[in-house]
Amino acid sequence: MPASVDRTLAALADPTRRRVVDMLRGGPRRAGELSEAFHISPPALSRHLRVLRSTGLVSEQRIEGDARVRVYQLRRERFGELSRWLAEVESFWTDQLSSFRAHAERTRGSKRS
Amino acid sequence: MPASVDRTLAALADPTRRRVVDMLRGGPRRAGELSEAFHISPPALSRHLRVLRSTGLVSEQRIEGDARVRVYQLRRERFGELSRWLAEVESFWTDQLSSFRAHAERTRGSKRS
DNA sequence: CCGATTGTTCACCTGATAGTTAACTACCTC
DNA sequence: GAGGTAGTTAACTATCAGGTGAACAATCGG
Repeated sequence: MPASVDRTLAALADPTRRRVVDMLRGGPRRAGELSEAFHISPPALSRHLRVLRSTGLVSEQRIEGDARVRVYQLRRERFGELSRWLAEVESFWTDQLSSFRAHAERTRGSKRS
Repeated sequence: MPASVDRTLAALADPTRRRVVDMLRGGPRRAGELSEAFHISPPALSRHLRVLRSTGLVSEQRIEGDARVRVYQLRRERFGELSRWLAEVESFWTDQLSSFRAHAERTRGSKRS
């Protein structure tokens, strides 16, 4: 399991951050929009965004026209890595060898290998 | 986002539990085997297994021949649900409409909708 | 400039959680 | 049934993460 997947799962462990991700699925959002939508204080949200950014799940962008505003959007890479790890786990059921091993373990009683 | 995905991610947030999952990919294991492998006390591991079980990520089985032993193995459902949620998130990049929205948001400057 | 806006960093508090040892339950073995 | 084994529950501790309000930095607008 890649270390980045560990960090990704840790980042997604928090409900607020998951809601941020879900909301960003609708397109980029400003920091303020998010803290408003979740009834959470700006500092709290700012730290969540920091975590998401440092994990690579979102990216921050300044916009033209107002340098105060920061817009966040989803980044693809980490989700892809997590997907691949999940697919590996799920191969437990689809992979012939894994299935065989599992069945063997399941039926051979208490003997250790 | 289904509530069960929330609980799944929370369960996978802990590094020890992720290692348990990775280890169970090799087939069912006894509780003792796991606590030994991770150099963790049996009580600590027992609680992790409890969490994984209550979340539905693993199942417990008694074996024939020795009623003291409990064997744990991965269950499929929660991983599937998580997979589906992830696929939804990733549709952000593959879905035409999402891509369009994202691009529109990205290029329209500071205007709120 | 001066006040309002946007967002972050700081200092602090509180609640949750993972780890430990000790005690308990259930079971096997002799 | 006495002793050992497998595992869980209980009680406690300590660390950590998330929430808040206050102060700060940068920018916009009159």
